[in-house]
Amino acid sequence: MTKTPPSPEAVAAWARLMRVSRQLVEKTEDALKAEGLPPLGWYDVLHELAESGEEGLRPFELVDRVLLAQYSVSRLLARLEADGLVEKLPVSDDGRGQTVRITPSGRETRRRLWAVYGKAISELMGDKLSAKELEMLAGLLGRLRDPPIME
Amino acid sequence: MTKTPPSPEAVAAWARLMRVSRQLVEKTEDALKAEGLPPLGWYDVLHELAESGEEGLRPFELVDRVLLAQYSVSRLLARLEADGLVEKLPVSDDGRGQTVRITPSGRETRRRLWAVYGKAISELMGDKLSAKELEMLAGLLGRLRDPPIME
DNA sequence: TCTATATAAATGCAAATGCATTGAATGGAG
DNA sequence: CTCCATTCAATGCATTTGCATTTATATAGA
Repeated sequence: MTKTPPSPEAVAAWARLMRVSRQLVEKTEDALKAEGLPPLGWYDVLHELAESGEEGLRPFELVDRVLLAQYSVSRLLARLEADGLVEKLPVSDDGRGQTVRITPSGRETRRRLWAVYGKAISELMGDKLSAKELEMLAGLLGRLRDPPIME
Repeated sequence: MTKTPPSPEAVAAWARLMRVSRQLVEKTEDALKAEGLPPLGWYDVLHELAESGEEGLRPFELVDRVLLAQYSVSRLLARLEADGLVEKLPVSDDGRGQTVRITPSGRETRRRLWAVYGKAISELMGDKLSAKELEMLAGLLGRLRDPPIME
């Protein structure tokens, strides 16, 4: 248990991290909205589902991957389903569960989201730092992760 | 206008940044909740008001500083006022505006928030990286800021 | 001065979120 | 087999957010 107050360096890095991450998200969301596209959260889910292929994923697997609360995923999937971007299939060996699979329309939406999202990443990160610096940044952030990544 | 897709390094750094920043916020919010304290956003506002001293700040000045929407600040201030943590004073030379000042109770709440918040920063940032690394992290993040900081 | 435009702050309404709980099904202990 | 604790997913309700608009005042222009 840490008793001493945080070092000035820690506070400065924290403040930067908080401010920058919010700025980046906000700008990206703005870019998506400007194109009439759904929010960032939709991309994450569609991405995971696209990666998982035809088998799809169980909602609880999605919860682990996208770092959202169970009820958030439940409702997000309901919206995605209402929009025809995913479909829910009963799963044979577990009557409680379902498998969620991305639809062709979902893949198309993901593609369009990526066109904007990827561009935002290029402009907001890729263009600002060199490859070496980006790796260094990722490395430092990895050490803050839970669990930490020691490269 | 960037046409090419983002580099793998940029995507990796972006993903880390998004994930880590959300984890850190979530853990900090959890710690505050566990102590029965209000959310992080309250700290930011109370902090700015504490810094501004007895003169207080106009709501629109707060909007610039805390990176929130105008209506968010308006409502947050209403809650802070309802809790007696700030007070709103009419401002003589502009009938539209008001000046918001932190109350003694607000200073006390800020202090209690900081006890938990500062501890979180120590544990989640300060303890994970050296001072040199923290400075490097802040430096890299500064280049992503808008406007960028070139140290 | 009178009018138009701009700025400060609040608010109505719809949508999203957080929290706790529920319904449904499973799996293990006895 | 029966019962109970556990897991998967959805939902009711209160709070918060986002968006657009409103109210009120201030400032600039004709």
